[in-house]
Amino acid sequence: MLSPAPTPTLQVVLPVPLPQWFDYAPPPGELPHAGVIGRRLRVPFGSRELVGVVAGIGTVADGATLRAAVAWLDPAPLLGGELWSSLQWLSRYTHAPLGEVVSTALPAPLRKGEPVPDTHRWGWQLTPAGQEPGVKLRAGTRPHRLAELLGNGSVDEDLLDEALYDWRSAARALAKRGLVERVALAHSAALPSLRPGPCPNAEQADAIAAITAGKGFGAFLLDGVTGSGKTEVYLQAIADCLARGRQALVLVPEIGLTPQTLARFRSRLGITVHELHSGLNDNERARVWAAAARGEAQVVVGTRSAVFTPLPNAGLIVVDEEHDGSYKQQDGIRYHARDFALVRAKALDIPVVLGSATPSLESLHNAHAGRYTHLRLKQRAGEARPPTVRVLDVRKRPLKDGLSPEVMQGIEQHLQAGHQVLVFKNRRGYAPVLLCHDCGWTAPCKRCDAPMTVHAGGRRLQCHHCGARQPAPLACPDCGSLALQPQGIGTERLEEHLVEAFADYPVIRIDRGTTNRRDALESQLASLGDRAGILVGTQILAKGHDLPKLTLVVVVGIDEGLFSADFRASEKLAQQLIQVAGRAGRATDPGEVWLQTHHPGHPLLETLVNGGYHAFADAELQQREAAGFPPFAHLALLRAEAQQVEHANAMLSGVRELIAHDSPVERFGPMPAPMPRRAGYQRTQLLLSAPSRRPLHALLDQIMPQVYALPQARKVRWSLDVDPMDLY
DNA sequence: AGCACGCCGACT
DNA sequence: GTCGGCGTGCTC
Repeated sequence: MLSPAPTPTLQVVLPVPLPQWFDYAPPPGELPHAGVIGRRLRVPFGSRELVGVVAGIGTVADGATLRAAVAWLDPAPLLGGELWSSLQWLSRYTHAPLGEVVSTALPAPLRKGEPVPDTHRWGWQLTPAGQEPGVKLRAGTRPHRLAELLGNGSVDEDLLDEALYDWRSAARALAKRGLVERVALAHSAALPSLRPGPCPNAEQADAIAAITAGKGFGAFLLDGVTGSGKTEVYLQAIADCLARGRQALVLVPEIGLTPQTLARFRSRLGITVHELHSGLNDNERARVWAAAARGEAQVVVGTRSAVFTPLPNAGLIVVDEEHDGSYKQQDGIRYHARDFALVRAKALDIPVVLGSATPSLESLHNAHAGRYTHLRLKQRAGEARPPTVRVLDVRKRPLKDGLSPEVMQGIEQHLQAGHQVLVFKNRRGYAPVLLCHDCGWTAPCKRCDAPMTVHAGGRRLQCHHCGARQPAPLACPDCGSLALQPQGIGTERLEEHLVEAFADYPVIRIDRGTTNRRDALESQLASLGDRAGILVGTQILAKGHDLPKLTLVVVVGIDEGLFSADFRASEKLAQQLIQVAGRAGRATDPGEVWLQTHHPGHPLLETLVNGGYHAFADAELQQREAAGFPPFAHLALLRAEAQQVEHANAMLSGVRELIAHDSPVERFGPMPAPMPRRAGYQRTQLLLSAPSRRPLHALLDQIMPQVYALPQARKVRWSLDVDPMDLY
């Protein structure tokens, strides 16, 4: 018998939560060859059509049953080289299907099958009519200045942004008169016109030398106190990278990408700095992606997802504020951008710099173990000196809306001296609970196991977990009493109190409630300017902007954070305290930090205040080791949620049964999540823990295919989180 | 994840 | 008599 000739097939990964590829016959009229790997194509999938990526070539004995791909979308591979292999690594590490990893890595238009966009830049130039000597524009007006700027030929829009405020309306007006026009500019490999920065101090110089001296891969933990000039180190390392003709990628936390920082990068590096952040629309993101893929974008600065930027000519990766929680994606593919940056740098054989004033315990541990080169910057650059810290014991002190008389006095003194004060409280809203003074009832969220937060001065209730809103009840639903009182302190309540107490000074509240739009923070801070005044807010205030007039930081009510069950709570609290303290006294005026607490003797506070962040970190690392928590253990958390708990538990029990009884991986659960009900869903979890990565991943490799196939999985929403940040 | 197929309640 | 509820099964 003749067996049928083997048919070549395309192994295609698709954006579906299935841990496999799908085999297709090539589109009509083409035979597959190795050059198709990484190309996108459109394929039939059930009754619909999807965009997939070829991950391999295979053969199948009987070609009759294969469906054929519809058409190629790329003439050449969209994904290849280091990015492609790193994405495959990420898929293996997170145990997420490659198709889903690819789809989170690609900008939306490319994911949907759009062609790779053009990346030429736009500029403006004078039309022949505009060059006529007779053209009269009133001197000093914006149109006149614009025409002047364009006098020597076309100018890039980015440069116009920097040179002339609101040039666009001027350009529109002139275009209407036929004097100027928009033109596509050819890409020129613009040589950076580096502008020299301040002379680095000895510590900075050593750090720069270490980063730029190395050949190939090297991981550097740039561990520098606030104001020690980490950015200057980044800039010089990037400048060195550009001088070698290579690309640099800079990752920043979600709220860390300030126009101030960007302007500093642009002016120092003298080239276009491409930014990637949540404020960009899909097409703009795709353009930056394409510009990087073509090697045109020389510096890309972006938040978490920028870690997927293709870098065909990479020279350096910087992860600023590497401890920041926003680098970990909390839904979908749960990747950690900092960790993935490390993997990419290794694969690209380039240096990676992790910078922070408060490094994560993981990174410190890696530095201690010699896996990272530890670069310390212990001195504040320039004239700035470290703030003095004072712990205020408020036990038995009369508090008014959470503020002690001493604090009020202190605020007044700093205001009278013409300075600014920051009041930090990590709780937005008016008060965290609404309490019935007669029977003890507290307003709960109907869909979550959490109290509702009081907002709008006590008139509204809001759930910070599911977003539910309702008017506050007038009487207690349980006992009918009218004695309902907001209990506890939030930023709104502090604001109200401070506005009343310091009526002559501006009080500006900044938290996620007031600062949703991009640049809102910017304009709010601008409205304060250099005037004496008060900023009230949550941790959104802890970083970014330089506030030279700020001399007093008051931290109110950190006590909740001292006793949290989450194993990372202490670390987060210590980082927050240090970060917010770093806001004080960045210029010549000395800064003060006051911590108002009912637990002045708490070991965390004592260690932090007396020994600083590193003393805290050493102590905390010892505790983590004793308790068997990361970085001394490696965790994976399976979460399941369903309308009925039984379904969630059945799923996780099913997973647990897949694990051999003598497995070296410890399992805890299924057990209820710390918040067992959220947005109407019952949530349970199964925690896996092992002293090293290898057995944990070996186990996951073995069970995950079966987990996907578990019949109980159908009734629940489930996810796997490798290296979870919180056990929530 | 979608989407179709498939068997049971209130409606033109 | 049908429109449509969402249970379960499948996608090369």
